[in-house]
Amino acid sequence: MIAEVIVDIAHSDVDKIFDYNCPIPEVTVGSRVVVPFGNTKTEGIVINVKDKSDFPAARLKNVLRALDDVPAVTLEGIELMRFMKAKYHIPSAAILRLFLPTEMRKGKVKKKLVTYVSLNEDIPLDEMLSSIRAGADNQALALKKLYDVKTCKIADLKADFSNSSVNRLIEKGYILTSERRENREPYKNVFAKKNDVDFSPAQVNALNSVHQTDKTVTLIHGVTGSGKTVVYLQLIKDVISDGRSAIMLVPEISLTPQMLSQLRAEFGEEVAILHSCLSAGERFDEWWRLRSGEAHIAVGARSAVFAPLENLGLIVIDEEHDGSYVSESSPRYATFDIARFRAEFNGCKLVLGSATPSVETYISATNGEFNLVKMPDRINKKPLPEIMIADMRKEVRRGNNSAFSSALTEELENCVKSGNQAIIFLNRRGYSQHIICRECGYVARCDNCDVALNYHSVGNVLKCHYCGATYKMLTACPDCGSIHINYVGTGTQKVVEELKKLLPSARILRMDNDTTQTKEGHFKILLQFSEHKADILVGTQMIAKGHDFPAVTLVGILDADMSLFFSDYRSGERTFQLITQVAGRSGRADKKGVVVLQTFCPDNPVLRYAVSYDYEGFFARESSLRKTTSFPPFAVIVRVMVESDEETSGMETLKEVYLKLSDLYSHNKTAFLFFNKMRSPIKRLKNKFRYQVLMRISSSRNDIVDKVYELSLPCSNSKALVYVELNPANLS
DNA sequence: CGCGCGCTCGGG
DNA sequence: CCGAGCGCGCGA
Repeated sequence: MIAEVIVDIAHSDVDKIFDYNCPIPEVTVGSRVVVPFGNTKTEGIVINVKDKSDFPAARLKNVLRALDDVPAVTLEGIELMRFMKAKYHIPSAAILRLFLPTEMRKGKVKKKLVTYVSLNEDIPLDEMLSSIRAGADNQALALKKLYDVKTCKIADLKADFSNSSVNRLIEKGYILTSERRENREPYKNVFAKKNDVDFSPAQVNALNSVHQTDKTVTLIHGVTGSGKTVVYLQLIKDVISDGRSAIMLVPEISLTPQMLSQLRAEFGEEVAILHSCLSAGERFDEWWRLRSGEAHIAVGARSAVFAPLENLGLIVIDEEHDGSYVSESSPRYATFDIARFRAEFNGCKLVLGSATPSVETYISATNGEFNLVKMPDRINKKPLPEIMIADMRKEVRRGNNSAFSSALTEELENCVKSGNQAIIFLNRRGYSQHIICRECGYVARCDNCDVALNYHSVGNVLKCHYCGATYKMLTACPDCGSIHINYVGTGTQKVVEELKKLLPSARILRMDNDTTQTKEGHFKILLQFSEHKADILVGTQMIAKGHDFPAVTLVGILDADMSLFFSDYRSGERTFQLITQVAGRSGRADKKGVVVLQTFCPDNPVLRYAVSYDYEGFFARESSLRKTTSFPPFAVIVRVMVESDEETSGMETLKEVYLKLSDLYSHNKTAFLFFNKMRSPIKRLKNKFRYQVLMRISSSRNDIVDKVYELSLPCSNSKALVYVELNPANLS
């Protein structure tokens, strides 16, 4: 038998199929094997078996051994690898690595063995007890305990009766040890909490719609609190009772114990968690529980879309719009693409859920490509919290230079006085460097692209990240003449200090990257807040999603504009999503909620739509904007990056790339909406020189995008790295 | 990716 | 003439 093997070396030079002679009959498609490679051994995955090789038989080497009893990669996985290779041009080995827990490679983690102890039954208990010398009470007690419980973990026995006593008994041969395999259980302490299931008409409608549609993808567009989770749970229940399996994806940060406890309550041991928070061993065990068919439901963030489940019946992507579903660094992939492939491969449904779907998704949902279900009302018919706009221009004119408007100050006082809680949200997405007039709200924009310009302190200029145009830094606002045109938002720490002065008696918690270095830091702060050990929580992005604080009646959004003018074609969408999401934290239980949104541009249409919760209105405007300006999904933004340690070799490689792409461009001018080479907006990042060729290509010309990959990637060399990004999240 | 081959350069 | 250094291509 001949095995086609992909060796576990993620490098384009060895990104090919190697034939090996395979004397091991157990080896099949998907098996992990060890093979001789060059003058070393390496791990690899068998992607095909056949009778005969085109390669000279004399030069074929043998597969040395198989690494697992069961093929680690499924047949579907192999097909998915081919799909991803064609779509993303990633080396096969890099794709296969996504399918396996990293711990599995080079045998880093083993199945966990736990040592158990039991009495030696060949010796009567009395004899053992009488032979123990007087005073060694622990030994006697340990024997009696073991006589009662028959067997227990050695660690427990040692904890109760001291290490040395137990060791002594083992030496004497009175107690025997044995090893058992055991699964590590993450989130063991998450208690099962069963919810009453009482479907609302909207939920019943959503369930029926998913079941009845002949389309693969369904978008559930439901406002926060409309009860989407209950729908997901029921859908999962349906496929499980049908003997199939399911994947439930949640955004990176919102994998809260809340969602887990609901799944655990419903499905118990059927659920496996795949998440970066888990220890290596836990992840390894959870992965095997899925692969072996012990568990049928995978829950996790982005990478859980690769869960090794067979016979998939459903994939759910909750909070579909969330940025964490797109991988930003190599290997770059979009979770949705993978999920859709798997759904089609398995003939099952893919359900997307969001209160604020991404524009791309909603276009597909309204043009008939996806099935669309709306859940427009909150489950308890409670109104969404009222959003008030605080015009910061007026505050500045009035001489208020603090971070808090008078409206927010007043609401904060009321809120704390009445014993409720408040959240202060700082909008810090990356750091936007736009120029805004603090008196009239004017924002500097590019003449060609209509996106906000970015301020660059080097050279004191304004730059457009989409076309590279450079403008002189303004000294005064061209609209109103004010000189207050540079605006930098305040940090969490400064906000906390101001708050303390404003409300000396309030208990304040801060949550940002500084205060949450550890993974539990997150939960600790959120737990403290939910137990009402503080009145006000101040934080950035990370407090925006997925947490339910019933006592919160006020949300303050400082600098709502910060994300509005981020140099990204999605900045409007991101801002709308953020505001909706943060506002949803207010008034979740029986108390009415209020939101105060502070901005220098109260007339901005995105903000206006957000305060009235008008997604449809926002969408109509945004999608027509994308169409007229040729931004995704009507075009694809392609950026070829060249990164190098040295300036000259970077330049040389850029020239080489540019030459090849120019040729492609000149022969296919109609497919290109924009084409230019330039220095990357941030010339040096992490000590690398960066250059780029930026393009916008008509979305119907995937063939051209493929050509860009094919022409650019081979330009990579030892001095300079070349990679391609599609619709990059930021252009710095 | 990691190795070895072979070419080249420099020192003696 | 020989040894060290690096670039290139191979690996089944």
